[in-house]
Amino acid sequence: MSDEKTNIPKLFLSPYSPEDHENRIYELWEKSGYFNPDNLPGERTEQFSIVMPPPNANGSLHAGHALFVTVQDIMMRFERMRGKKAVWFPGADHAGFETQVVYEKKLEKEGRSRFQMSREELYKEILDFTLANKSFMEGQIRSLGASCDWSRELFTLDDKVVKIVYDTFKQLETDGLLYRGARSSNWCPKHQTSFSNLEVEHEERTEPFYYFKYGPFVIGTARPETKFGDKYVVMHPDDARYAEYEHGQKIELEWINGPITATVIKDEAGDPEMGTGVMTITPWHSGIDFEIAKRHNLDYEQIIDWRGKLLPIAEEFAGMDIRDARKKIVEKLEAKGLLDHIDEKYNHSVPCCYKCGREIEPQIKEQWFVNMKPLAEKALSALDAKKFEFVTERDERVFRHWLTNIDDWPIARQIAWGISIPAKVCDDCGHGMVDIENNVSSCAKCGGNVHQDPDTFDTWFSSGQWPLCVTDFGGESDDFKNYYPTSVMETGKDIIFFWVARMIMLGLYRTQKVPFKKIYLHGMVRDKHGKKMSKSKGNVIAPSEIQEKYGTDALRMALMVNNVPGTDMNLDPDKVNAYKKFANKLWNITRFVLDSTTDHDYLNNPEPGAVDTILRNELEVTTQEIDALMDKDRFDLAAEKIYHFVWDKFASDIIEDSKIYIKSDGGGNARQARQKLLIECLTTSLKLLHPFMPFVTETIWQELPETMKDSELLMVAKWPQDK
RNA sequence: GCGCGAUUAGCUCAGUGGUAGAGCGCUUCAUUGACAUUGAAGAGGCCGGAAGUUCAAUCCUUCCAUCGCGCACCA
Repeated sequence: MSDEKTNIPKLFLSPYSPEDHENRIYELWEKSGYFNPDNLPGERTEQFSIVMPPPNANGSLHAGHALFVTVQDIMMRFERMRGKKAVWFPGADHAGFETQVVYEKKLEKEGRSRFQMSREELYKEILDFTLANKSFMEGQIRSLGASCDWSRELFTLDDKVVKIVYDTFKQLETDGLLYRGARSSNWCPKHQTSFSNLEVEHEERTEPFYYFKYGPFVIGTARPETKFGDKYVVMHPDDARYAEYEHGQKIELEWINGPITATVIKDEAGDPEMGTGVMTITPWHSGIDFEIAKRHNLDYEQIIDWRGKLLPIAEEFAGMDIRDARKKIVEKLEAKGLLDHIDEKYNHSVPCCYKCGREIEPQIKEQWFVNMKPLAEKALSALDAKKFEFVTERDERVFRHWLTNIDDWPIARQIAWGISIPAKVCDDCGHGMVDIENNVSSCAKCGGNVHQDPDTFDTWFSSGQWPLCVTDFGGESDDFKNYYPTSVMETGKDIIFFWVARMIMLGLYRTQKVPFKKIYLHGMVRDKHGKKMSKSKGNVIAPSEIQEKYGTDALRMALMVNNVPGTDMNLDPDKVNAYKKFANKLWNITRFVLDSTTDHDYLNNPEPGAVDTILRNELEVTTQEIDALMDKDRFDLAAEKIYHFVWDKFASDIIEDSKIYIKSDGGGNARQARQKLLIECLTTSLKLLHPFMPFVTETIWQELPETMKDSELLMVAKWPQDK
């Protein structure tokens, strides 16, 4: 036998070392052209398409990226081997606000600030930064083994994207679904931009709740610093305690900075159960107050400026940061004898910026809004009609709930980095006009001068049209016709509203078709104790480091096994190590099989013995079970099953049982039959494993003799079930 | 406030209407044997609590407890 070892490729004589093979194998795949469905071999009638969630081009890949690349690549490789015309559209996201924040932090470190730069300078610098990150990230996606079609790659600022986004913007206006209006918006005093409700996080807090004497009433508030302009006192029309007061009644009273005239407003929004049942309102700085003011056509005035400082209406407090002002205002009211009492244990939730945690200051702002109700209703009908489905069914209810209670969408952000809004705004009356051609020179309403809208689109507004963009909707290629709607949308469940819901609504709106048939949502990747990864905790696991240490295949397996669709998963380096060992196991199995078949006797078409037949049946049963699990998107269970088959059945039983046959010098049918079985087990295992562990399986495949293979590349070999 | 999920081995988690599974960890033994990135054997669980349905419940139903998450304009 030692002589025959010379026939085994030398690389099998030492343990599998991923770093020696991964790059060259990826190049081999890429050079083959098979990432592009147009080049795939054989007759392929059925299409399979996935749109890759374009990673934010502002840093390196994190574990979540590694997970989605793995899941989607498994789907792609499985379907490609199954004979489908499979395409995976890669991309990169400029990620508007997110990237601008990353860049601002970089500026801060350099002692600079975006508020000292011109808009153009800032944009240019962020563009350079983003493009550099983009190519770096693409390298990382490659290193994870992603079999996506790079020839179809798209960036969210490409002309093609901007055109589609502008067309949608225009069409929304034409259809009356777009409007510009003064509404209460979620304003972050630090980031100087407004947000949609989704970008606001609510933080539970226990804070003092103050009761003040307001003329004959006692009013309650958690935010005394907003109260300077309060001149309306609101109560429920049916509240018997205040029946003596009439709607519209004027009352003279002493307030923070002197006597004022207050007006009684009876409105259903006054909750008799809450506090004293009486409140004063600050329409400029509260959404609910703004609604009341609108209903009764009341005045409203700004109290707090855009940076969170009190305006001159606050008189002696003017210019003070509201975070410092509250206590002082309460002191003054107390000194004036207007403080009734304080409830120190008031529990409420405070809206905060999802990025910096600073309290959101509601501000009235002229904004572009999309009227979402009509779009949401269509999405819900499509779901009712089963035009698309969720793999993780429990997310369907969450999805329905959000769409049923959807708010209008403010799509403008006050930042430089993004697709600029093609619109003019009147200097005089604030009227906004969509102006794609850039030829509006005066206000259509009042004839006044106009200026370019300085805002950019919410990045999700363009991302929401991503499936249209990558499939070249309205373009010259056949991709839209061939691949839209796409087969699966696979992404994180944390962006079900931000992205998935918007893609469905905007895709339906533009094309009358939901952009994907099936939605597979994965959970978050956490550290080994189930804790959220964060820089401050120092528990961040960088995929690239794991890849270096254990190999990409091991990382992919660790991310898949036990990862139930839709639930969070923990990533433990020890678990990755287990699959590194597994890759090596496969390596040594191959060494044994090649060592046992160097004489090529198996080519004589031997008659299988009774045991051979039993073992082959087990292989076939396993193959069918795995195929069924893959078909049901249970890649976690499929991965576990093939792992156990290879280790516990193939290596532990079949190989052990085969040694006696292989060693028998007599040769003969029994030995040849067993050789054939070993080869079958090996090639089938490689195929079944390939979607999960593409590198090691392809590396091995490349070393197998031609007589064992049905294809040059394992990547396009026939899936075993397809025999 | 509304909704969702979880509770199974020391740790992190799968799974099933009929003597409980994985990875890691632990114990003991083995080593010129495809593989020490190994092999064999083993310890370790009244499958959160209570009630119900059933011949049978870790699994289905209800309630409770604890933890986690999502949504939400309550002054």
